[in-house]
Amino acid sequence: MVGQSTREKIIQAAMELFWLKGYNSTSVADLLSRTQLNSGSLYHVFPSKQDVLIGVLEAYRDGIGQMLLEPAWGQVDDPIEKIFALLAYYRVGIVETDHTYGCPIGSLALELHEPDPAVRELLVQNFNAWIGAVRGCLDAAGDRLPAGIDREALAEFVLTTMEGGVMQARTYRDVGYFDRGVAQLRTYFDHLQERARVGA
Amino acid sequence: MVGQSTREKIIQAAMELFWLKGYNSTSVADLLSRTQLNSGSLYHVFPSKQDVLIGVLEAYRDGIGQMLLEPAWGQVDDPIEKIFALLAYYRVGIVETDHTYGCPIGSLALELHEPDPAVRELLVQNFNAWIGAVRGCLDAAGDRLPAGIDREALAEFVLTTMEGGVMQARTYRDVGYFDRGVAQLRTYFDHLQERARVGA
DNA sequence: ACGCGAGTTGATTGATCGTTCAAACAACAC
DNA sequence: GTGTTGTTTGAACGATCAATCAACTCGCGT
Repeated sequence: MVGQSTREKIIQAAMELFWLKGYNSTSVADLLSRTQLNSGSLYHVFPSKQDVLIGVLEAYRDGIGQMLLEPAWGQVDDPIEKIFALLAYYRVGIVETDHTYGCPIGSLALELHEPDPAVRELLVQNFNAWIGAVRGCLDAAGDRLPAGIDREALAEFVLTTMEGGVMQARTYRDVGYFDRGVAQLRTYFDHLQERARVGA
Repeated sequence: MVGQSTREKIIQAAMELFWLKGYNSTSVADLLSRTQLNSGSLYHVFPSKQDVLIGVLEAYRDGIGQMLLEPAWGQVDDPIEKIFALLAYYRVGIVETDHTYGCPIGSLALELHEPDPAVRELLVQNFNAWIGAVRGCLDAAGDRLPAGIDREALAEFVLTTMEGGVMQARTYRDVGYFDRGVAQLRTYFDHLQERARVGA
């Protein structure tokens, strides 16, 4: 981690600060003091604050494997358990942040009310990557799920469960809200697998 | 609607602006120009901008019946259909706002990263009121749902489905994401009702 | 007519916002 | 040593932010 470029330093600081404080509440001055850089250096690399945001969203998109899936999945092999391992990984985030955790992408998606098209497109790409990863698990589950099922929609529903659970856990400062949501999803998955087994 | 008090004017404008632009991105100047008031009048009624937010959250909390439940439920009687009618009402919001709709409470819950205790408490009360309304429907559904089921958790899960669906529909600018989430929830409810019917 | 207090006016404050840019600096080529 | 190119410095800019307050208006009781 030696010889980190100016760009990398800023992206790294911005990922943390946008996550902790949000985009609007993070000032350029915050980024500068965190990175020990001067404003000129930042604006030499990024034309504007929004371009920092774009860099951050690209980093999340490109790093979903290394930053999220690999640590979440460890040595979990079963495709359906991978989905719940992913949710369990978010649970760790909630607990470790004293129940202030917010999904970095979800929070930005709700905070930015009139996002630039480039920003919105990157939010979409981030959601797509997440849904795609879950979708891959569902595909790998093969005939353990009912044949005619809409796997894409089910993957979206897993994202919904995560985002809704994170939002409530944070508002209530209580992981229980996340856990109970995941438990509902588990019941739903059990039902789907049972339906596939009896071939309904 | 004649003789509206200064306080009511501000709350009304703030409800709309916080919803459209978010709390941080709405300036006091925005509120003043919308209400045609001067800053002194606002600060005569509210000690600070945050107190306007508190007033807004109280208005949502106290108005959930008139503003949300009554219009959503119309003449729907069936308790389970009331739940889906509530979700259908949010769908109208999504479509009518050209897919930029965000739940006023959910958006604030994610935007405010270090909320004042009073603000957080009001977010909790708003979620409680919403969950409580759904919970009431589930209770009214009686033995159409499995006996041992955690109705509170199921009500929370309905909120999760709404918030997650709204977030995705807005990000993708596509109601389909909301619709498919609701469809998953419907499948889940069908399963629960079937389980209650056969008495599993 | 007069006084009183609730409510309003709007210019002004100091802080902070994102952004700029002339000047200085560093590394390499010739 | 001299020129060139890419990078960094940090004071400064205008805009905007939430908030203030002395002065003023106006309805009402007496």
